[in-house]
Amino acid sequence: MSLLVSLPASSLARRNSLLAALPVADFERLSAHLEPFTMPVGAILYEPGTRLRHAHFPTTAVVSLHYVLETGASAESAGVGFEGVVGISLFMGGDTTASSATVQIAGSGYTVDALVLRKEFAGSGAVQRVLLNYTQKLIAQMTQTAACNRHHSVEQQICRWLLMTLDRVASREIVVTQEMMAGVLGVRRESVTEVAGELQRAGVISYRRGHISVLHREGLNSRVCECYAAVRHQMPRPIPESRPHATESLAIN
Amino acid sequence: MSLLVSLPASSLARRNSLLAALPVADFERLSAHLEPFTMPVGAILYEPGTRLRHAHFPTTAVVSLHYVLETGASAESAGVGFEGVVGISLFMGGDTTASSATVQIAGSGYTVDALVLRKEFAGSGAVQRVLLNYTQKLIAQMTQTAACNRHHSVEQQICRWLLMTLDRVASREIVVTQEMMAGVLGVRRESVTEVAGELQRAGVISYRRGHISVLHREGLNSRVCECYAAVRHQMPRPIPESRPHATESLAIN
DNA sequence: CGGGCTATGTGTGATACCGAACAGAGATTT
DNA sequence: AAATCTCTGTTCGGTATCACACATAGCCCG
Repeated sequence: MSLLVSLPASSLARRNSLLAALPVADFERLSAHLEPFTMPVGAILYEPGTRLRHAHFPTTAVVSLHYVLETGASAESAGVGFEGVVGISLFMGGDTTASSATVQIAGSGYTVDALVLRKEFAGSGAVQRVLLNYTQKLIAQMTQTAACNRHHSVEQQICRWLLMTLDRVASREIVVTQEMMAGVLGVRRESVTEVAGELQRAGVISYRRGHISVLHREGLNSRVCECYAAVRHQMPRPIPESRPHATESLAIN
Repeated sequence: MSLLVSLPASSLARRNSLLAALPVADFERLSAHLEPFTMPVGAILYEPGTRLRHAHFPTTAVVSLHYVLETGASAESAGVGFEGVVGISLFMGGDTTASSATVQIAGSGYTVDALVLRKEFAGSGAVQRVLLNYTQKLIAQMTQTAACNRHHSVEQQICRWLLMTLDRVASREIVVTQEMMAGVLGVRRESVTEVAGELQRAGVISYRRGHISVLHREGLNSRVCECYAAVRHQMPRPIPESRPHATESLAIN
């Protein structure tokens, strides 16, 4: 960790797994075009119909890809954190999408211009391999989420979302309101309140306005559905927590 | 139509939209490796954990991509017909997937060896463009399906599935049992029976064991959710019906 | 420090969907 | 033609989730 600080700033970009997976030469070429960004909760990275001008490689931010229905209801198809990139349609072909991407957890990352990324994608086999490989994992995550939506309870889904988010934020506190969680999962806010209350009573989490702390990760593990483990297998090793607890390090499988 | 018959057999492969979208040179090169196949209902094109050895380009068959949960319950993430290809993970990177692909509607198509497809993908910009562009559409379809799963009624989903399948089979009769539909949509068979009964009473469809005939396409249109139209926009023009009806040709938006 | 905004808590029906069990009807085989 | 299998019809009760409505409480900001 202390090593990172002494390296050039752009090396922080390697906290994004995709950028980290690039061969040195490719990374160096690309890093000249990386712009650091920080995004507040709720920021919209893209909306349906708009033309994408940038791709975003999160490091600490977490972004939600979701589809908004005519009624205003929505459902997340996948989340993107340090393990991925937002804006795959840039290199996949279309330059617009039907879904939206909004910031779920405030944080930072790196932005790259659409044209630059397209060029890199076309010009380097390694860049292409890394990006396509990620896209494949994203698809798997979407499939899993769809099945989970259909068959699992709200409690299970909330546990899954908490665990997946934990793995992306390197902390045991998540800054999110119950209302936002409801929106992401496509359920009623009241359902979230109810489940959150139960989890708190059980000592698994504790929360206050807009903040959820996971006290007992194992408690989430025992309530979550299979979907978490399935998606987790394809993720890079989660960022270690800043202050690990004995119970939690055991909890990881 | 009559023209097609007089062309070399492999030209029938162009009934698959992706193959049809290839430049002549690429198609000719690839078509040397295309093997015709016919698949019965229920045939498994791939299962989780198995290594893919072929990609499948359907022409008249329809394949369902779905995820099977531990309980045996499943949910479709997308369907693939003449507009697509089964086995995208071949060129996307991993050579296995977590989901399954099974034949929903019996029919034919063309198979190509995994290695050949990978080589073509790497060697031709056009092949790559066509395949990635399709993958992008597939992702959009998955996202839509996830949202639909979450928010729309069983009736709406059944109507969506019928319409999407109609667009892929070039006929107004679909050979499928209610039990299969239930499996695909991840709902109970009884729910399908109930909806099917209502639709039949309303004169929209008529069915007998394992066969559903759509009598009034407009009836489906009026019951379906927005998700059908959204996915439809990204599809190539549906195969025209063999015997079009006045009401139906008007019904298409 | 008090006003106002936003997040959370709680209750009361309504209902869509589920789970299981079983009867009848249509196909297919012998 | 009988036996068998599979698909479809129907019932019952149970429950998770929804839709709406309103009370309370934490937080921010002037």
